[in-house]
Amino acid sequence: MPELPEAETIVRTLAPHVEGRRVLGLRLLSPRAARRLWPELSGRRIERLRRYGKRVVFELEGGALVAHLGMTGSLLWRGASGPYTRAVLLLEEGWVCFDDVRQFGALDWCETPPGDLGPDPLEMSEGEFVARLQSERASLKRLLLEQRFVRGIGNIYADEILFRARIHPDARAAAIGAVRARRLYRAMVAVLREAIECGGSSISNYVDAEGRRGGFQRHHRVYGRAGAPCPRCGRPIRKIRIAQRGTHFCPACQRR
DNA sequence: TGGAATGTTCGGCT
DNA sequence: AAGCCGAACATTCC
Repeated sequence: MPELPEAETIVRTLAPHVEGRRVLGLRLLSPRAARRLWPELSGRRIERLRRYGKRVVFELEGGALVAHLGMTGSLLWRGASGPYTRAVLLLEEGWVCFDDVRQFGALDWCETPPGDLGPDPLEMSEGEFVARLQSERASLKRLLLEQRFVRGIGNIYADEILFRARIHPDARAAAIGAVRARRLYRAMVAVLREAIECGGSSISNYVDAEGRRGGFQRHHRVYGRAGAPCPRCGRPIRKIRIAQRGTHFCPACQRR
């Protein structure tokens, strides 16, 4: 569910409600929802809400509350408490529900903002991206999913990016050459920007902080379209498995 | 009913 | 010794 465009959309829709407000406390409704012991949050001001890769970061006075949304996590402004509400962040005015059906997500507390992942794909230059690719021998699909290589891309957008770049998902990173490496960079930026414009992709659970679904699933060219005609050449989209993830591509447009 | 699902992590193997 | 694979986590849906 939440890859970079979804996390970005959550931040944009939640930030106006929470930035500048003070925290009253955190109610944990599921023990799995918290990754460690917490300091007292009460009275701390939310200075800024931002995205770090796929994660949503509440920058508080004295530390950061990091939301890992896993596969099905959402952050809902003034959300109604339901069976999948795992935690509630209470503010002076209003609250944020952390809902997560599968419980692969969690909240984390960091004294210093997180900085352990690779560069953000929308902040990285084309030159930096091409240079980083050259030292990697893994497949491009695996590499795009690797958060220490670039932060924020998941299974949907990896497939959509590779289709747009017309590169086979199993191609080896270091072997694709400068022309295709630049095409891959431009496809990555274009797909992510368009997905943000559309408010992300809603496959099943994803909604923004106001509970609204995204629209980019209507623009998916390969993801979830196995057997359907390729929008570029009309031949059927194929689904294979790379790095233990379903991988959708057009065998005609994305040759080895 | 089995398998797959937007993700991450860990142990074991090569 | 890095890098890859499979399993595990929890739940729903087809």
